[in-house]
Order: sequence, then structure tokens, then C-alpha cells
Amino acid sequence: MASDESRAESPVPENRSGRVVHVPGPAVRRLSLYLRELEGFLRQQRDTVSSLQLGRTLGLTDAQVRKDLAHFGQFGQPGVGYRVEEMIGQIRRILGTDRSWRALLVGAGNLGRALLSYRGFERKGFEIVAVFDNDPNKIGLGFGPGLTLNVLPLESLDEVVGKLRVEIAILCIPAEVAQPMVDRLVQAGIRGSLSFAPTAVTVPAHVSLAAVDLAVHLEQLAFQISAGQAAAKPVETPDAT
Amino acid sequence: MASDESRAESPVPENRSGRVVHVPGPAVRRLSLYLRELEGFLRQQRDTVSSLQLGRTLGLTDAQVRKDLAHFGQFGQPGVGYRVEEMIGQIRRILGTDRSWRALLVGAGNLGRALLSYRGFERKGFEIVAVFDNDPNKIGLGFGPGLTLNVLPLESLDEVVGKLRVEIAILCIPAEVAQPMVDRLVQAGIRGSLSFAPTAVTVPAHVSLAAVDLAVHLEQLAFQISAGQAAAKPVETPDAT
DNA sequence: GCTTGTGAAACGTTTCACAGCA
DNA sequence: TGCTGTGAAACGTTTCACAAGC
Repeated sequence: MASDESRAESPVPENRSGRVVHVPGPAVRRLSLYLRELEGFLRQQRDTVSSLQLGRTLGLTDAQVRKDLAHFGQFGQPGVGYRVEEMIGQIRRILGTDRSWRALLVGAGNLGRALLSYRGFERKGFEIVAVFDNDPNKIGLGFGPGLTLNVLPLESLDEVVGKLRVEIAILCIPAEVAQPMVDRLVQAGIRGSLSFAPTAVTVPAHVSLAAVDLAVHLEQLAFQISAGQAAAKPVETPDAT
Repeated sequence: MASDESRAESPVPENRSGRVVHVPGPAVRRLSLYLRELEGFLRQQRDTVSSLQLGRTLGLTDAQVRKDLAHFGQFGQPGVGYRVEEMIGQIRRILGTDRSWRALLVGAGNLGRALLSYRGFERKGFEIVAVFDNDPNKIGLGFGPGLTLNVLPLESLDEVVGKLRVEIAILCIPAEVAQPMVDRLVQAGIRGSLSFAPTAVTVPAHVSLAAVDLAVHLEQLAFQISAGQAAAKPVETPDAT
């Protein structure tokens, strides 16, 4: 699910010197945001950006930006800033999106359809290579942007994961069936899941999980509106297991 | 957007004694998860739960659960735990979802359609009362579960927000138009926005913002898979402005 | 015996402030 | 002068451990 807490406790990548260091989970989460901003600067033909500029629209201080990036190496030039193109490449490498990932989608409902038609995933390096559903009426239907994907029955799941070397599963299924489905996917060899089911799900230690609960985000908004004067800093709302 | 760091810096609610206290942002985010778990326990006819049971599937310690809840008052009974029904009511009250919220949706694309057809929002107290789009071909089309909502032109936005007293906007629109649309919604009197546009957005201090960037969550997954051995704790992935 | 609520300690993250480089 | 990288300080969150209540 997509809601909350989250100690995405950062694993232990290595920095330029090859030393293995601890990287704060929050820093890793911000990396994706820096990348998104940098891609925007690239479209504006900017060659370099300073930490101040990079943090501005994200509501982050320049010091925060520098600290975050410094966890992974020394990328900036004093007096100049960070080279936009180089930094994009570096962050992609760090996040592991400098190559493409094969994903499958489980649940050919409205949300699944919406995700399939969204081109943003491909641009970021994620390719949805198969769609599954347990509804016999949906099997075989064309799906996705060019209706090039046929909805497959769950029976073929193991086979497809193996043959197509699928590493990531995206779950757009009801809460009640989320845990068993994740278990089955793990069994099939999936290495990570992005779940949109509004329920907690657990996975073995060698498998990764991200969860997005859309209702949780609305609840956070309600809280901010009624209890506070809104978030002090911009928030990319977190989700938890 | 829904991705990113996020200091959803917790506003300053008051606890049972009426004292205004600081509540950690992460604790507020977890409140939604506790609520979701509690609703599950309620369906199982459970009368009470202990902090240990409540935290288990969320990957949280019992101490964490108790500390979080204690920020808002004393709800538990030593030796017994928390009364499920009462706790649900308390958390709803704290989050502000003990009443219903009117929301509008901007962007009648695939994602917008998926969100509209999702009944989970209503159950949580959020009612989508209007849908807008800038595409003339979509104006007037029936939308939503019973096709009861007609897509409206943006010209009528101010009027609708005022007449229907809409407080929350849900944005399913392209990145390029997200900031101007948010500005316009704020102008119209909206108090909070949930944005799915893959871009940073800023709002004035009196307005709340939650942002969910679906691609960001996949990137975090890629990082966990390639750099780490997965998240140490379950994660409801956060999003940021 | 079981479980809460809570100070105090441990731990983690962010901010500060500045030396050093372009 | 402008900006990075980074120790050290400040701050925030989580964990511990235990007294008190059911």
C-alpha cells in the first residue's frame, strides 16, 4: 500500500571510494525527486544546477541536497554546481534505473488499465510485459496502449515469470487477495512488488515491497487541513507495507 | 505527487488534556495504517487488540505503536489492549475523517476514471462530487460508478467549488499543467490537493498538498532490489511535493 | 500475567558553518 | 565571488525498560 511509514531502511551501497556506507532511507527517497527535477532542467537546456536551485521547488535546503548527493560520491564542482546530464546518469545508476526492468501487472481492472496506458513508466525504464487476471471474462482481452498485451490466466504466472525473466510485480487487486498473491509471486521468483491494495502485506527479507494506499494519502490531507496549517514542507506522501 | 520526502511536518493537535503538543510527522502517517488494520480487526469481530498485534503486520514494534497513539491521548487499557471500535472512532476523529469531505477530480483520463470507480474513497469519507477536464470532447460525458457525474468544463470550476463547498482537489493531469492548475484551484478556494502529476508543485502555506508519483515508487523498488536486500521494514512509500 | 504509558537513552537525520576549490 | 563537501551541533524519532493498572 501506499501509505506510510516507512523506514525504507537504506541498504548499504558503496560510494565512489568503494567504501560501503550507510545511506539514510529519506535520502534515497529524495534521489528520485532530484532525478525528476534534473530531467526538467535538462528539458530547459540547462547545463548545470546548484544545490540551491535543485532543492528549491522540492522545499529542501541546499545543504540537504548536497548531503544527500554526497552519500554517493562527489559529483559537483565548487563555484559551478552539478552538471545536469552527468547527474541524471549518476542517479539513474544509483537507483538502478540505468537499465530496463521487466514488470508484470496483476489485476486488469480500472487502475491496472490506467497504469498500463501511462507512458511514464517506460520513460523511467520500466516495461510492463504481461497482465494477469483471475476473471475468465477478461482473459485474452487486448490491453495496454496498443492493445498489444493479452490478459493471461493466473495459471500461466510461474511460466511467464520464468520465461520473460520478470522481476517486478505491480498489484492492482483487492485487499483480501493481496497477501496470497504476493506469496505466489514470490514463489514464482519475483524480486519486488508495488502494491496498490489497501492492506498491509509482508514479504520475505530477500524480496522488496513498496505499497501505495491512495486512501491513506487522502486521510493525510484531511489531517493536514483540519489539524494543521498544511505541510511545512512539500510532501511526497510515503506508503508502508 | 506521491513520491518523496516529506517532512509532513506535523501540525500541532491537542491531546486529551487540551495541551497543544508536537506530533511527529511519521506518527501521523502511521495513524492511517493503524486505522486500516483496526478496520480489519473489526471485520474479524475482534473486540480488543494489543499494541503488539496492531504493529505486527505493519512491521512496527509494540513500543512504536503505543508511543504513536499516546501522542493523542490515553486510549488503551493495561492488561487488555485497545478497544477496536473505540480506537477506530478516535483515529478517525484525529485524522478528521469522522465527517465526510467533498472532493473534485481534475483530469478525466484513465487514472481519473480508475479513481472514480474506486469505492474505497467513499468508505473512508471522501466523496468526489465533480469531474473537470479541458478536453471539449469529454465535456458532458457520464463518469463514475453510475455514470452519474458529468464531466464539466474548467470555466465552471470556481462556481462549482463555491456552490458545492469543495475542499479537496485530486489532480490526474500532465506535469506541465499541474502548477497552474493548483494555483487556479487555490484561487478558487480549495484547501488541499492530492496530485498524481509527476512533478513538484508548491502551494501557499494555508493550503495542504499530498503528492504521489507512481514512477518514483517503482524507482525506489528498483533501488531496493539492486542496492539492498529489500526494505528492512514494511514501507508505505512516501511522496513529496 | 499481560499490557499500557512514559521518561530516559540510543539512534538517526537535518542544519549549520566553514574550509577549500573553480 | 559562488558553490561544493563535510565535520560538528542541533534536532527529531525510535527503542528501551519499567512502574503502574487491569
